[in-house]
Amino acid sequence: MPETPAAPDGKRPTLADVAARAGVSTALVSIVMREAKGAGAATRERVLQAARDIGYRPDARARLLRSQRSRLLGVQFGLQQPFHADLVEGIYAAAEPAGYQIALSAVAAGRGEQRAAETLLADRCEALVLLGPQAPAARLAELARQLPVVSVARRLRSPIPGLEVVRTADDEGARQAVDHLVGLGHRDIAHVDGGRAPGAADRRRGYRTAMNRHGLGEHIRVLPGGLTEEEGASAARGLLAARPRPTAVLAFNDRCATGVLDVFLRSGVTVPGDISVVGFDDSHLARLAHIDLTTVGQDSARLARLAVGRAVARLEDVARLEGEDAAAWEDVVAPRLVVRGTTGAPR
Amino acid sequence: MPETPAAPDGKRPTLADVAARAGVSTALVSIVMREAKGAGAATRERVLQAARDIGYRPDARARLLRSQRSRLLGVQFGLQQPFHADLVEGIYAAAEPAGYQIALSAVAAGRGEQRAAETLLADRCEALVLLGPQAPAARLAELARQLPVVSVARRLRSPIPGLEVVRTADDEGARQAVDHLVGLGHRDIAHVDGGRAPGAADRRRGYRTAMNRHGLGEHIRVLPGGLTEEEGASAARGLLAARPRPTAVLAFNDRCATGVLDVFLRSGVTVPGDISVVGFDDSHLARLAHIDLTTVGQDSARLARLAVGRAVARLEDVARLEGEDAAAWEDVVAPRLVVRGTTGAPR
DNA sequence: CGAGGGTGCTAGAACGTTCTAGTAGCTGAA
DNA sequence: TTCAGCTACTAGAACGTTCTAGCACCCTCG
Repeated sequence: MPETPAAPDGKRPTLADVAARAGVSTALVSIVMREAKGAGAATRERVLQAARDIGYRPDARARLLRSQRSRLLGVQFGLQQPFHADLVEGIYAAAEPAGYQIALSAVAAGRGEQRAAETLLADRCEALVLLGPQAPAARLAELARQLPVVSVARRLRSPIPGLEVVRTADDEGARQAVDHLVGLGHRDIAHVDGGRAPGAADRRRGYRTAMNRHGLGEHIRVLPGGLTEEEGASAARGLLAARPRPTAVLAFNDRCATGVLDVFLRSGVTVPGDISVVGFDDSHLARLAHIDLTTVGQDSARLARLAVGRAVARLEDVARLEGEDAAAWEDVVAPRLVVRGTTGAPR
Repeated sequence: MPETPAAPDGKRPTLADVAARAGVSTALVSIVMREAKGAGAATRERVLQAARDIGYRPDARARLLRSQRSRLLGVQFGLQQPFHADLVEGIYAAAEPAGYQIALSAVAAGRGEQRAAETLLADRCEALVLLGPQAPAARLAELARQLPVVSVARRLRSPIPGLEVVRTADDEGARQAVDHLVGLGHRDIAHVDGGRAPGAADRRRGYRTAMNRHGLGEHIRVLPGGLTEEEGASAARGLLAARPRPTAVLAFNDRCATGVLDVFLRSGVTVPGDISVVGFDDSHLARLAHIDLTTVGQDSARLARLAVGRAVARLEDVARLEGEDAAAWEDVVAPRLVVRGTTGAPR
């Protein structure tokens, strides 16, 4: 039977309540709760017991209010984006050992990025980690003027003071995919792109460059796509109608590739027999046995770790404020191709 | 060019800074910022201008600390569950007009429900909304003793004081699906279930009851499934091997149904020609043109609205603390069948 | 025996708000 | 004139923590 929370007057118990029960000062209770040094072993135990007895729980807001440092990292993410979920998971894991807490703020239908960032600022976060932000660079610059900001998976043309970037080498990923396909014997390789989505431009460029390098410039074919299954499917329908049909397709991401696959299957086009398909992200989707998608993997755990690392470094290491190494404003993580069952030699 | 945030000493501006600049007291600035009455029009404008000038932004923590009411709703959700994303979206939308803020806490790989709930409590939420909680009833009861708790999409065998439930009538949903299929002429209808997932037991029961009611008891066939594509796929492989093959399948949810569909397509079994498939949830997935899944829709917006409504009612309406209508501890929302392209008459 | 340096603890002032109880000035009625 | 009742405003005390001093004690060393 769990003990009754037992605040005498129905209010939530405070430091003072614990102090009174243990017969010590509030300051000492604070010391014990923070696991700071400066309390004797016996007293420490007595205080902890008292806290347990009355069901005391430190008030995070009051704590943050008082301490100069809030040790709070604000994370803005897209509620409907599975890849962001992976990143957030990694961020939780990375922030904890560094002694930071996470405040989440979602970007959703009726809730834009502006709004999401506002609430994080109001919550007194020390730094912001933005996942795939779509806001204009000027807006990011404005934020970066107020506190350290790390942008994940969104590339920026030029450095912005106070803003750092962590991203995957998207062009390199596209290159790996093309190399793989060419290695299998493919020549007519199409790309279903991601439009204006973060990373799309780089992947497009990487595809083009790689094709040219293999002397396949005349086979370059970019179809407008997007980040959802729907958009992949509609692009795939276009591909089926095209003559000659490509023998391989590189899709913008895994969801897009799934849409492509689905249309192919329904039309009796076998994969990889008739056409090979490559995705991007290595999300859970791709790993499912029945999809078994060859894809370019983004290392979400690594991206998360780097993002948190950068934010923390900016906060802790005051020295950097002066040295500010201009070259080190972005981390570019290498992608790695994961070969599964949707690619093979052309017939 | 946006104005410089311009805190003279590099710290974030406070009420006092605004007050000094506008030549009034901090209390008056507070009044203006809260849009409370008690300030003249001219002064109000002057204060607002001063606030804009120095880039003042109210400190949410300090505000919550002082005011007795925090007007903060804690929401615990599964980071990897798309349906929860829909619910959170609805919750944001419902909380705003009621004048409540949302604090998110994710359940993820290294972060259990216990942990997620702890941080919400520490953040001083006034009430908790738990999305599909898996914690044992005893744990929920313990939470409910401390503050109002609403459980969404998790049914409870018996009422727990302080805990309310908002859920879909899962059994009714399964019934609708079976009725639809029987109406089309199907008799041999299998069910790929969700194991111990929230709602799975009810859907199983609804399926069994409906089959019996149609005199199809001998055709009842429940295959162990789960909430992911993977599990749906593996159940589907089992179905293909079975003799006689069923002419229709009701899957636990849309993801599961997608897995079933995929295996069928790969094996040359046409849908709905050879076999009809029905999902559950009406998630984004089901609506995609190329999947076009007949499914039992859960009204996430409505569930969200009800959950927030209950939480708010508990907080605002003190009278209820006494009247406590025992009959009204749960809201059951009717599902509605959405007929799309994966169901048809059996051959 | 006194100086120096730990420990273990406490009083009281922050932190940035909101809230309570005012005060001052004006208007209008008795 | 006086007083009641408004409106516009302010001083100062909360809120629940952490932080800065500093006190009292016990060692150890010269």
